[in-house]
Amino acid sequence: MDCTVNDIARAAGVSRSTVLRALSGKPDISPKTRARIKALAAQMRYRPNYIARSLTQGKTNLVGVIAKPSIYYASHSVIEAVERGLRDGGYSTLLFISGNESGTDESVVEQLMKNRVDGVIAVPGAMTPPASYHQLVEAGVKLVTLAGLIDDLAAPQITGDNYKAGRLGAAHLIELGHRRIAYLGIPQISNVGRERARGVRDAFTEAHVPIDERLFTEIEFSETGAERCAAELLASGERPTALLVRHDVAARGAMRAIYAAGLSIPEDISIVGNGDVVGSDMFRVPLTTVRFPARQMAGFCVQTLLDMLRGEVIEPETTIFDVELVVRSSTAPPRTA
Amino acid sequence: MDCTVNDIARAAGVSRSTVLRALSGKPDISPKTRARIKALAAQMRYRPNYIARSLTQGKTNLVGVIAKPSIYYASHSVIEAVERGLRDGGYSTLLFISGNESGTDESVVEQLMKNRVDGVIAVPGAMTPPASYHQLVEAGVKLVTLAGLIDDLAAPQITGDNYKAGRLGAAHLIELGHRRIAYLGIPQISNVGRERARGVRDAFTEAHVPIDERLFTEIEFSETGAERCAAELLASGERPTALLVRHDVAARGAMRAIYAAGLSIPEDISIVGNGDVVGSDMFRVPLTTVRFPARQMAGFCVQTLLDMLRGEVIEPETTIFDVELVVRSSTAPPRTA
DNA sequence: TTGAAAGCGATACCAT
DNA sequence: ATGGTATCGCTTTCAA
Repeated sequence: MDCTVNDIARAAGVSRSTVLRALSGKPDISPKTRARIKALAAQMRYRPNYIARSLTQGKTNLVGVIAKPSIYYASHSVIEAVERGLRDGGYSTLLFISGNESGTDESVVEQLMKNRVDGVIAVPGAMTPPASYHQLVEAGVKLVTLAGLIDDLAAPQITGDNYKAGRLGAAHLIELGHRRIAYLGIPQISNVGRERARGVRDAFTEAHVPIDERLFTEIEFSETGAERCAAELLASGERPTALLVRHDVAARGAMRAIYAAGLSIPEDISIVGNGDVVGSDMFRVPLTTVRFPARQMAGFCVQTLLDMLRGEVIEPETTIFDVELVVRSSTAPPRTA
Repeated sequence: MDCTVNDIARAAGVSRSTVLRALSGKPDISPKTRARIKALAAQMRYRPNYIARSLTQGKTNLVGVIAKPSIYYASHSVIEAVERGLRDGGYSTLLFISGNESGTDESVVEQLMKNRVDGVIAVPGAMTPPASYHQLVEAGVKLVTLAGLIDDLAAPQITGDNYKAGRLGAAHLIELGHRRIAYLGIPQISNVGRERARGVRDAFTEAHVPIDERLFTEIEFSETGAERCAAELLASGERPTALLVRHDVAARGAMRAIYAAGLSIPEDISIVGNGDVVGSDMFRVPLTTVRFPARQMAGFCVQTLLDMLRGEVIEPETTIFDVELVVRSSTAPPRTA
């Protein structure tokens, strides 16, 4: 069905080598034959078989991208930026979306290695088992992580300042006068979750606000998960006056629970998100959130990987991007204050 | 760096063939040698090279997915569903995101063919040039389109009922008493754009509402594009009392323009979206929209492709999924009524 | 039950 | 300037 160099060689009455020279633009060939063969190749609709090429070159020009389901701040717009950057750099994107089901990351990494990808960009989640990623590095696959940190990984890692994010959100609420603040956070088995929580706790401690551990929860990463958790929190005896939510989209889920409970934002309850996702300024109530420079992070991540792929030796350092508080309408002083 | 069958054969003191038989679970091998070789392979961390395998089998187990930038209703959650379905079916996803820049689709298709993908799922946009897709089909690549129609394409196509979508939205506004309705639509060079517009016009005609062609616009597919267009419309002399927008996310952009103009929804102006994207119930004002069953469409699309890949002969028919109006708070009778 | 050899399509190197 | 040949890792077919 497809036409190969052999077909062209036969049709042109020359050897494979000659065809190759003509097509690859190498020297040592007469302009005449080159032109003739090029024309012939175009006419026969020749398309180099990248698979075969990969085999000889030991290089597939494939980069695996392991992303999270839609809700991450490193979600579609990030995938978009990554894909675009990789394509411009001459690579194709082999995409895998790995949720929270256990075993997915392992099998995805396995799949990537069997496909002999040259590099990998991974967005690790709170539940991501580190083992597979260490394995990738050991196998010599160039790896850069984005928006998540895997401990002791010998690879460049790009992330936002999660400590500051936690701190900023909490400090903002405290400053408004809130004392009963619920934290719907990232599980602390992950580095990101720990940093976030640490920032929150530090803000509380410095302001001498006691921490009610019952309000310090960890939620799964889904809009509905946040909705459920918020609903429980609201139904419980002493209702918090503010919610600090791990992510804007999760905050949207929490908003649903708040409205379902007949409460209003920010009059009855304040809410702070994380990520400053596209559209969170147009949420039911414009969301106060912490902005992570997602596109820049994605761009930097791709550039780093492309550099590594180009053979440059990049130190496996963690790059932390600064974050900033974006105050909108979902936060206000508590009723009592 | 990687271990091959040859390495194992050498280490085990047997031939390549034997190793292969052991690993591929074929008969004609003594249980003892099989066990021995399997253990050895595991120990040596053998991973079959899919690239090499593809070359011999003439089958890459790769499916190209051509998607649109983040805003489409066939966006991340759809990519997610598609990737998952393909993975479960034994295929890996080669992702390309093709925006409106001319030439992208062509080069993407070219890229896919060079990578010898077994199949393609394409989400065509209004600007997608049909030629490349016809070429794919001719080259024998299995193709299914999703959420968009390419004329005269010999491939199964999955789409929502765009005629009905246009009709439903327009009829709803007319019923509320609106007469000056602006249409921020999909360009009619595409089938989808034509169908949508036809539905809208039919609704107007049947209700004997005259159509003001100056309000019948075509917008590019972006949130900011919609914002700009809405801003112009609002600044013009006779302001429309309602907006019919091509997509929920574009509607969100339009909302920005409306608020920037100091107007309120739905008191000053009603707005209808399309897609019922996740979160449009939590927009600044919960959005009235037309729901497209995006996940089901994606699932059906993947199943169809997998069937074709399995060798089944599927008729190149267009499957149209039903849509429904979801009335929320962004629409109300006009002020004057 | 096991081994040997040809080939997939492209590349690199050596020979002419 | 052009042709020949080995090779990449695996699969398939045929021979022992």
